[in-house]
Amino acid sequence: MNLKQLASELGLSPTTVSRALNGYPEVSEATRLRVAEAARHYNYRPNTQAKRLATGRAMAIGHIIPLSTRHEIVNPVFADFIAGAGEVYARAGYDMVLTIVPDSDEERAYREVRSKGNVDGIIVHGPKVHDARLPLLEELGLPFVVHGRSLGADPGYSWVDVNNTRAFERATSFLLDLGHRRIALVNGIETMDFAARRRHGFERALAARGLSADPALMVSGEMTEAQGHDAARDMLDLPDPPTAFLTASFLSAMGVRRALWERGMRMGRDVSIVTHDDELGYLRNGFDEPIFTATRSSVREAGRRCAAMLLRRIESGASAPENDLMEATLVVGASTGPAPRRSDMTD
Amino acid sequence: MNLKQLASELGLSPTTVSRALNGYPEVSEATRLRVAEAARHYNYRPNTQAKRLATGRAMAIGHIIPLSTRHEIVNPVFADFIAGAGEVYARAGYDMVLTIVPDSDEERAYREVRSKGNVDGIIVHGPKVHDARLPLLEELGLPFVVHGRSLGADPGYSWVDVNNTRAFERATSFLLDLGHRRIALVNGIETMDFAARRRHGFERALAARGLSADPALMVSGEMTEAQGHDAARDMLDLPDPPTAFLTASFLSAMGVRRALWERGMRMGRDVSIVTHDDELGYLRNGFDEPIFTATRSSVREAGRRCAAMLLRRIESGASAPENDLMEATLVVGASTGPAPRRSDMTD
DNA sequence: TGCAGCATCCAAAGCGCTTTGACATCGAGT
DNA sequence: ACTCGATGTCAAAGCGCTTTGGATGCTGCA
Repeated sequence: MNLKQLASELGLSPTTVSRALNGYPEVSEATRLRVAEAARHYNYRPNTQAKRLATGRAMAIGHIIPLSTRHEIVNPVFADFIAGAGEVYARAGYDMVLTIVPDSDEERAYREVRSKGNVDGIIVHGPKVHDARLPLLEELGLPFVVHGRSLGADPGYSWVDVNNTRAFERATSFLLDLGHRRIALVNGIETMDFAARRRHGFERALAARGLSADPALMVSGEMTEAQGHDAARDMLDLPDPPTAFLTASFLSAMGVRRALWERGMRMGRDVSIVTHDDELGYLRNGFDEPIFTATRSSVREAGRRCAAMLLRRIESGASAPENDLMEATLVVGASTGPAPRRSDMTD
Repeated sequence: MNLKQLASELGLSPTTVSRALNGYPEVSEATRLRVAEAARHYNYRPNTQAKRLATGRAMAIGHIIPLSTRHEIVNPVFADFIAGAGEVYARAGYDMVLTIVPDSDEERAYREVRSKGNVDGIIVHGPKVHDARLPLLEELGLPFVVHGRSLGADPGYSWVDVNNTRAFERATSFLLDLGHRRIALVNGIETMDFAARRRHGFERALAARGLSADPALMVSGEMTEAQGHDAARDMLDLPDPPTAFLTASFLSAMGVRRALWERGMRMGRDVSIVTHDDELGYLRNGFDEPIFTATRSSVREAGRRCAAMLLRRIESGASAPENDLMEATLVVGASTGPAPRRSDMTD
């Protein structure tokens, strides 16, 4: 059933039917109702392609997911982010089109998306420090919103981000307040903007107390359980081991916990852990009481906000950049406690 | 730059240019080269919407992701699956459009996708036992391939699935061979087809040795770390606790491991664990030696195969269903060992 | 009564592509 | 010399919608 058929069925012109369905004023309320009724009855749905061609609007948002050719890892936060964004698109009648792109030919992918014209805007995932995609997108003139930011990039773009610097600064201060002085940072890959900021926050909090970060207590890498485990295992073997760990993800924190167990140490007493928690559906940080003390920020909510911001910009034609800085909350769980005094260690 | 402009630039008709670019035979090799050259030079890219309208093909595949309203969990295997499918689509020039649908109005979503006509086919995710979507899709006449199967559904559909029954049957036999008799099953939600089959495999292996499953040793639920932990904690408190666990995911297995640690038991000696491993990028089961003995099957590969099968069917117009049953491999890691004899428990 | 003004509706022209059917041109076959 | 089949090209008709620019009939007011 297409528009022409529906129209002839109703004894009306396609023009009128189209207008009735799209809420234009130049159609009487009576016929509008009649049309709506018939549309429902015949289960009429305008053909998307035709609509798109006629209006010039794709009614779709692109998500370009970089797939690192070196790491061979799909970012696990991705699924939750998409779920959040998807909600918003569904309500607004937009489609979500995904493109998985090996980071080797990202530029080609963006240019192609642009010239094929099958999306009205895109969400940029996983921005790096000095990310080359931002100037490219600016040049292409396609509306976009970045999930995250890019240190060193011209700041004239729109983004939604967690205040990573502040989150890790607060987490570090929290540990310092508990008396910890040897604090390890198990970070994400520091070419990624979020990881770089977290490190800044960490170092800033230390500096504020006249301390400086010990390079032996900082690692940067893929945020997996194995990473957390291996890092903790090595660091705990140092002559002057850390009494606390700051990790970038729930999985890393679980890895650190395993390393503690392996040497019979108790989390929260012998060694403290604070992690960042993206509140992923399948990686809940406990229920009543959090397992880990954490800086918490919902990645799904970030997805919603990114999507909403992009749609707003597209529909209003806005050009002035918009920003949304989400503060993480610091929730205290069972993984932190006062730094053990030397004497505690031996009793 | 659109087709008409390009054509006039070349002094040719749109017809000829279109044919040249799409590899039709009725155009001389000379002009074909000339056109290709000009297209490259002007960076011409045919407008997707127009092409779609003209050809009646959307050049896009839909993925409808059910979002359980009760569990509020996005299936974590999803990201890897998508990455695999995305590879295939990219090579074939198809888009991937995602729709996240609360399971409350799935039917509406499928009908809408059908009548909007913005995809040429869809991939069905997370089939349940007696899944109502399959007859619906059959009725709608939209090509589809299921990732998984549906027990009790009319078998005339196409699917790609892991042999879950066989995998869990083998894993159970493996534990039985090691002398284990009290084996626990920490399963996924058993309304999901894959979980139902795994349970069948488990029970079948026991039955083959004249044993039967103890209901107290079987749980079914969301496959999270907490689930594994809580199940193991409770079961190990039973008067006749299990000596081995069979879990449905890497995360569940990690939870079981935590419960072991908490009571000072050693994995692989006091209690054995076998898990299913979907080979997710961010949940690697060790590197040189697997952490857990596991039935292993790549979900990303499944994504590739689903996508390839669907494209093949769409382009060939095939109607006879196609199936692909992937066998999981049983890899032995450090989490399994012979069942402790009673005396072992006390020395 | 005549006419401006409004409320409704419609015909037709796109949107940018593919594809059908026709039309030149030319060399080969008779 | 004439026909015929390739070969290469094009004009024009869609695909299913939106949107512009009228038409038509009716109301209200001078």
